[in-house]
Amino acid sequence: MQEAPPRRSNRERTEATRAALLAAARTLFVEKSYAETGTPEIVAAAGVTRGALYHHFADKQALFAGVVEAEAQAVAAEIDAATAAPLSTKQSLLSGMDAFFAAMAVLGRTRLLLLDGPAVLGPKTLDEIDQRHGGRTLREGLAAAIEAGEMCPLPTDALATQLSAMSDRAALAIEAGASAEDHRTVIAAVIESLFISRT
Amino acid sequence: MQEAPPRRSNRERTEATRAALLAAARTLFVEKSYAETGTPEIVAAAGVTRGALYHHFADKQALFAGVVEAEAQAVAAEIDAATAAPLSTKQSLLSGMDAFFAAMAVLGRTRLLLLDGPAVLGPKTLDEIDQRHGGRTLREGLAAAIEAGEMCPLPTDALATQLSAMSDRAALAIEAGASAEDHRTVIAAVIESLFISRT
DNA sequence: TCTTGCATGCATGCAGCCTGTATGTTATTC
DNA sequence: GAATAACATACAGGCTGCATGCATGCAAGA
Repeated sequence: MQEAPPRRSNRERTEATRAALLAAARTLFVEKSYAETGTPEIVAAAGVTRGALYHHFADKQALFAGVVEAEAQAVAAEIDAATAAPLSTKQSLLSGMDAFFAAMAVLGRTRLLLLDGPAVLGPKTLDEIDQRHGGRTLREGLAAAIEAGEMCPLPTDALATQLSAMSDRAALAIEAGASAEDHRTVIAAVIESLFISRT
Repeated sequence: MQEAPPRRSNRERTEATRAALLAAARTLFVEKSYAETGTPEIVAAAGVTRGALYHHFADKQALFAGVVEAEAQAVAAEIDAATAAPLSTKQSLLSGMDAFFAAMAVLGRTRLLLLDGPAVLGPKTLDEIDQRHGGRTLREGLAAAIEAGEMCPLPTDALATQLSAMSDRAALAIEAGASAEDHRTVIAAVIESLFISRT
């Protein structure tokens, strides 16, 4: 009984090992952290050797970037799904925020995207990753709302950055045990106050 | 001509080496990063040996914690100075924000306090450090303002956390080249809107 | 279709570096 | 002068990145 050689094509092999490495790395980077996870441990969990790792990724940091990129894409997809329905700008913002909180509640996402991500890859790179996956949506929505006169005229880029910052910190605080409802209330109040009150 | 042995007391020696280590470490942690700075490099810059380092600090992370603590204290002191004058709550918030931006403009503070700090020490530890150095001021001010009926009644802790998050992200964005004025405008608008408008 | 040359995927071993500790030595302090 | 603190040095273990070597898949021509 010899193990039948799987006879996989090169494409299949590459895809399989890359996926195994990304999955194993994600698990370990979350359980411990980027710094405290060694490549020997990762490849052991993935069932490959370090040679395979360094064949597919330039270095440990590139592997981490792959993990972060996938995670950012998943979060963006959940938000897009929640804001796809034709809602008012305000409702869209609130729905997007809730979807963001739900997405960030997945184990490890705060560490990957909000702690280790910025420190390891730099805020610049991480911003680019975010922008690549529908991070534009927020800014464009705000710009449209301001253009339409629904919102106070404020610098769009700064406003988008600040709303994003609030959501990020709320996700961290919630994971640390803070009241999700309280943070939702505060952010909702800020959003509410930015819209021009039609008296 | 022999170098006269300085005949320093133990207290002086300890203080001098600790200061030299903290200063050298700060410089290098800022130029490069925590992860990419090795202890051999630090002790060389400080003019001591690794033995001295591990005598005064439990490990590299403890040394980093010392650097961060000093930096947080310096920032808190600048903010306290700016908000010492008896101002209205709103004016105090705005002055504190400006003082925070000015303090965070010092080279390396964003990296130490906002990037490497949370990743290396954990957000929990960093929060404790912040709270230890007048981080309470903000929350207490907000609570008083709400109590006095000047501000919308919102969860105090969450509100303080969110205002802090906005300031932090603004500091990062400004260092990355964003318009300081735009971010100041946005945060000021949010603060303004939180106060009950006396019509 | 077969085979032959090449590229791709991967395994292994090595060199260099870094961290933390243990042990030894010198300078203070009591 | 004994004990303790401050430091120096040496060592063990581990990790990263690379270079080399091998085997398999692939492509092109006879």
